[in-house]
Amino acid sequence: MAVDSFFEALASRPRREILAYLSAQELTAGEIASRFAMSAPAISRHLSVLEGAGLVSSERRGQYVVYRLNKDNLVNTLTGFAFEICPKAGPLKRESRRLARKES
Amino acid sequence: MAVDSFFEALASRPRREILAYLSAQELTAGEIASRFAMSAPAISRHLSVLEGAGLVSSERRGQYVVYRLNKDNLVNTLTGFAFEICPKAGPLKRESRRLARKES
DNA sequence: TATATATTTAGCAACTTCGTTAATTGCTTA
DNA sequence: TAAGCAATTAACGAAGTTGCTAAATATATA
Repeated sequence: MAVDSFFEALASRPRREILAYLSAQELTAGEIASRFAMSAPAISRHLSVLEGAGLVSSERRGQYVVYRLNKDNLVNTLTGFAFEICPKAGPLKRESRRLARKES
Repeated sequence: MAVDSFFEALASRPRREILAYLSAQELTAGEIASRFAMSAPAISRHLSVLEGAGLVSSERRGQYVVYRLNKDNLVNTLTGFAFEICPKAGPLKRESRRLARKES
């Protein structure tokens, strides 16, 4: 299920930090790795987990691979989950209803 | 960090299903366990993970222990995270801003 | 072609999680 | 007190995750 890999991907501090970096701008794998005290192979694996969950996309550009955040998928999955758990109350209420209408 | 245990707790399908059950009503540990094809001790451990993350609260009532969902904490943490990653766009924008104002 | 840089894949050890059964603790009631 | 039900803790093995280094793959450039 999509929501499984989604929450699995978010259950890691370095992966959430990668998302935070990518929220500001696209970055190459190397640029991301340079921001962590961790080997490039370890970062590469985190990136593939994030990509498998649909949270980021990658594109090869010459000898570099550029990663970018999939904001829509992140926000929609998060909102859908919140709606499933809290259908009738809480701050997400209005936005969730709007989203549900849009998708039906 | 709180967000660590929060996402760790959500990274489990049975735990997310427990939250879904509790979104409708309070339930005792035994009532929750009876809804799963899993031993009571396993459910008990899942419940303690959820409680450690602040997602549910428990109260002993006679020989039973009743669990209930902490909706506010769930929605606020989810919204806070979405706001951190997607500060300027997406369907959560308006609600997130509202929440940020309210908490400052 | 040969060399250098960027990235990913492979193989490995340490650690954590998950579910099981058995034992323990907490509460109620005869 | 003793018996019974509810729930948790303990102890265990199976399986997965995480990080490392070394090796392989891609692309650019002399």
